[in-house]
Amino acid sequence: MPAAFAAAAFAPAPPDATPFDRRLGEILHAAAELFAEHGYAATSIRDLSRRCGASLAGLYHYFHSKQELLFLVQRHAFQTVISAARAATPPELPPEARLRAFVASHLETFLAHRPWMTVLTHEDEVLSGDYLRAIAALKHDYYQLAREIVTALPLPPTLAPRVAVMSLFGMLNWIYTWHQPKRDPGATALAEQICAIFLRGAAPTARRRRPAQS
Amino acid sequence: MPAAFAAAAFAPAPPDATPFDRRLGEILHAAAELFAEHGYAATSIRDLSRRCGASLAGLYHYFHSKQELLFLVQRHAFQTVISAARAATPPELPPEARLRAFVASHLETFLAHRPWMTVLTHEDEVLSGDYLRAIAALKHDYYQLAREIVTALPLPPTLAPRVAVMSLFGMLNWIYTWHQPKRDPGATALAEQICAIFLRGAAPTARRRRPAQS
DNA sequence: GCCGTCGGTGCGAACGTTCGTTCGGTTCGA
DNA sequence: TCGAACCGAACGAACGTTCGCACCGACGGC
Repeated sequence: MPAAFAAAAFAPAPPDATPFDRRLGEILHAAAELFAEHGYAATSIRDLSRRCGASLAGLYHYFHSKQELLFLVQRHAFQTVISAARAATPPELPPEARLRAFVASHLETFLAHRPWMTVLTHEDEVLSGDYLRAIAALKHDYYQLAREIVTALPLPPTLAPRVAVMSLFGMLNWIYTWHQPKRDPGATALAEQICAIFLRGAAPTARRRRPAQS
Repeated sequence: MPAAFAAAAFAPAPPDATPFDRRLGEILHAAAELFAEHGYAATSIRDLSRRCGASLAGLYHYFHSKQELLFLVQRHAFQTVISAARAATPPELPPEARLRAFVASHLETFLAHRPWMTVLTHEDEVLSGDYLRAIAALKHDYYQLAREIVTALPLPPTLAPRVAVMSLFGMLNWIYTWHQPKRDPGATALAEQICAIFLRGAAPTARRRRPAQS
């Protein structure tokens, strides 16, 4: 019976992985790349079999269906993001430092595992049933962490916390559509600039000008 | 020979439209809804024929191919966004007011024509060839307008203008993934909050603290 | 030490369905 | 009577998935 538990997938693969898990990791990696390039619906299992040098039927020893394949990719991606974020943002950090750590962690993960994170961001809500519920729960976890961090900041009373969190996620999750490694800043510099915008704004009130009547 | 020039599509349809253009508008409207709901690749022409009560073959009197259908939807959507933004942001406005007008225009258009704008945002880069080039040119126009407006602001020297513009677009373009009309603020209030974040930040330096030495 | 078989792995070929698109023809107002 | 609008039926291709079988290293009985 095929896998319900994915193990390795990123980079070098742990040495204690079984051959099955190692091969599954390769397949998920190729699937993440294809889904990121052409989208889930426009990628066929035949494309995947070509990309990983396996036969069509052979692939089905590693997953039950195309939907499960997407689920495994998204679950692994979410688990990576969430565990990195949790490790980077201990609750005892001061609010602003915690926000900066969260943003830095998010960006490092996203830029380091771009195809996976593109699938996570772009193929939202295409799963259904239990798969959808499981991914939605992970998404909720991540959102709750961000909300906890953002609401610890001294938000202006006119700013709805939900709008603040979603705007932050907007800046972060939009990056996969425009970031070019050779042209744009790396994760660290990008995190600083985005935190600067989110915390202080892109045009902080001018040095000594009057409050500029409204 | 079918249309290369779409005319009406939104709301009530201009009274001077030909029956052809009026019907094409209905079809594009239905297509925008379906593409927004299930994605371009997962929507079939048969779905569309069901939704607009036409036969499969009959639809092809209004477009040449599924790709052209997506192109017509995206072009119309982009033209709507761009012309609204241009009208709302005359160059003689002061920089901050111009930015506020741009954001307000963007949000009003996006929330008023949500399925169209979802297709614009989500189905990026799925076209190819001349269709892709034409849409990319419109996107470039819109980006240039935003960049012109943002760079007129007194940006901190450590903030790359490209990052600032893309972060603004991130906040704006992410909204289609989370905004619920019954729960979240409308276009005007949302525009104010997002401008507040983008201009002054979500945690502006406290009221009377010293300028916080650097 | 050898043999038999057994499960994990993999494949070629095919299943039935759905896809985008086209063909040939009908209807009908101008 | 002509052309725009429309449709039923079909085309070939591609889809996700399954069937039946081959290969092969592991392992227990003799």
